[in-house]
Amino acid sequence: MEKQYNPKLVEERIYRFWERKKFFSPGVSSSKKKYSIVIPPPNITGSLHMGHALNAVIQDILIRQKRMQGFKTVWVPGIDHAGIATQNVVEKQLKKEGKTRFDLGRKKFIERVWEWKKKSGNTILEQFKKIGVSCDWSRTRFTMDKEYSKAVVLAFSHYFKKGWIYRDKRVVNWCPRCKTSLSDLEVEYKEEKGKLWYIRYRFAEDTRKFIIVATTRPETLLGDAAVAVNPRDKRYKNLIGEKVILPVVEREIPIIGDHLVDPSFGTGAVKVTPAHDFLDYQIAKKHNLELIQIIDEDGFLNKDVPKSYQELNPREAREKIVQELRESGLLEKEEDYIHQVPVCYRCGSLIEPLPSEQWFLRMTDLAKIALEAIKNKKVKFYPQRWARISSDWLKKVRDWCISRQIWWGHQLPVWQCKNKNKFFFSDKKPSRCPICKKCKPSRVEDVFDTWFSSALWPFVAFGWPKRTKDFKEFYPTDVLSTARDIIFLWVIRMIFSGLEFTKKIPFRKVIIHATVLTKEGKRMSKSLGTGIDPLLLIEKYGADATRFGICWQISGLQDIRFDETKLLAGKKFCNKVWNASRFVLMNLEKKEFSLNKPKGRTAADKKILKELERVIAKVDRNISKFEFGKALQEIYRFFWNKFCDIYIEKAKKQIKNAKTKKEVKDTQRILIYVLVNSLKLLHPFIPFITEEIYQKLPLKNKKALIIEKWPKQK
RNA sequence: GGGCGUAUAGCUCAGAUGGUUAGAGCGCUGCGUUCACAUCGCAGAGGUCUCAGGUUCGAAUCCUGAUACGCCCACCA
Repeated sequence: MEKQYNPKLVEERIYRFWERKKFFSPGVSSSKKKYSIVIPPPNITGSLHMGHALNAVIQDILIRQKRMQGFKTVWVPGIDHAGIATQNVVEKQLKKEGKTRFDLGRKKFIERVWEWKKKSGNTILEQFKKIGVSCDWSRTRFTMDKEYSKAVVLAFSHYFKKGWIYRDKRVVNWCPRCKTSLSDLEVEYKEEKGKLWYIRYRFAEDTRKFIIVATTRPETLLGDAAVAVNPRDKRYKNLIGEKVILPVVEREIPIIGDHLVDPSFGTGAVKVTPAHDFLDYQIAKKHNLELIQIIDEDGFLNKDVPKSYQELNPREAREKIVQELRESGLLEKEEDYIHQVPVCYRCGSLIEPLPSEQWFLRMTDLAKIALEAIKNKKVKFYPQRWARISSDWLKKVRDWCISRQIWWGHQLPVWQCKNKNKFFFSDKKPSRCPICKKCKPSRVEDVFDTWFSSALWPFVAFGWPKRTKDFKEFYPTDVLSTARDIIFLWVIRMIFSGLEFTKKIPFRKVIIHATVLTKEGKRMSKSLGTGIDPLLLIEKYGADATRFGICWQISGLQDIRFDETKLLAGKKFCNKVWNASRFVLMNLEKKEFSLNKPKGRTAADKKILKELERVIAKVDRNISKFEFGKALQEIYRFFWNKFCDIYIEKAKKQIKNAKTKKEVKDTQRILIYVLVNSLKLLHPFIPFITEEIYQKLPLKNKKALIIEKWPKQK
């Protein structure tokens, strides 16, 4: 053995050894006890970041421990097609060639995405291997592969038949860059310094009088349908029913009363732009106001505004309109105002709320069953508080807009009769229209929200809708580990999808792990340049040390301010383990040892054996509570302080002063026994080095540490 | 506007059910290399546990309030 541990000489070889021997397959156990996990499928466009690394380590620790405990384990990996994200990547490539997706057309564009997928789609999975995850790669799934797509269609048809799918024209979040609608959860808010403009709307009857409204978006005034006040507002109550003149366009609009108006904001009177604001849309519906769309899907003002405003973007229109108001004396005042502007979570462009025909999934019943499962603890959250937060969200959830106007994804299996303008479901191209029996129906162009397919992941990953052997054996899964930012987007939707389609919860426990922040407490993000690439860390410290360092920092609910010195500690620890093993090896004669528990002759022997018992118990307890940092720290302390510092030093003397050969052998037996058991406890945390050492030890019936028996407490 | 989380050594964090000198890693200081490991060993310095009240024989730990930082949700235009 070398004097120093060198991960570069070990990791790749050991990983290949595990793969070759198929140790990641459930086949290594014939037990009836099952343990399964599905990986949160990373985006196909992604590359490994700290969040992935942390999550991978958590799941790998669990799977490895259960595997050693004799469970029939499987950890299913996969990748998500990530509709918008992927489409954006390929569109950017096209842009370099001076083309847009529309130049290629839908069919060619999708081919192009598949090409891209073929080339770089598996990068992230290869990166996962570098940290040593023991996924069963033979079961890798992709959310767009053939079988998966069938499952998506089936899921949709199920909802469709239940009457939970409907089409509606609503104001939706629209990204003019991606040219698609987004769900509420896909919108992010960015703080922006803006202005609050106070605008005079003159009365039709007496143009010397006016009512003042405050707005942050004066340009939308071109689409105003009313001015609204709170009917309980004494200042304005008696004005309800009056008519005012919309500035610039000189159109007459009514003053209406609605409780949704907050009298304490601005002047208490608001302009109502039904087509470009969610609240206004609601008000307009109640009052039967006209929907005047002034901004188009490409984000520019359309033909329904005065000529001089046509084809401006909203920002330009805003400046122009403020200028015009100022000149005509209709601008009362302007104030600085900091507000949250909505942006697309994929491309960062400003979201433009606008009316659009979209497909929705009714949430009423689905929310109910999910709520029930959480309430009855069929699904348990760790930390617990996420259960309540999830329930609160479900109680208020709105119907899910499941259609997107992009091309990359599962196209809706819905067709339109041209004659009767009706829609129907069909899983293949209909030869004849079932409605009018005449026309050639055309397929709806929209694709599903990516999360619609991800919501089916835990059971489709095992073969659903087919009742495969895997599905019967491994579903429901035991644990789902993920980040908190996709609880609503993904976790909850898996819960109700699982219940709806399989009548079972998809996982018994949900681990919401800490978020990895920079040392300064900032979010790690690629765009801010604050991320740390785990692959570089692996390069620098080795995979085990990286896992050690990450794991050491996981505890309780605390977010992690990433501390690289912990990886250094991990590297040192690996070296310590290496050298302690080297010492033990050097002191053994060339014979085979059994792993039966020795009795121990001296007080030191007995003490270390007892301490080992104790640490086994602690590690078991902490892993079962998902307290991975604590578990690791317990072994660390035992191994370094108790075993190396105290026992090995004692053992040197015991060997030196031994009176008989048996006494020497007794000490050797303790050394190797404690060492092997330590390696077992350490294996889920630092798998490579422990396997490498194990392979060097002279043991009877030796196979591989990864499938060795987990130490049992007495 | 509502909700949640965190505040302990220079840095990153542990400190169930309140109880003797508050711990770890990294860093720092001193000494030590034929004896597994200098990626090491031994010894050591370093904390009014954010602040203010309260409960208690006793509080880092429980209660109330304040402050700071961070996160989530929301139709304040």
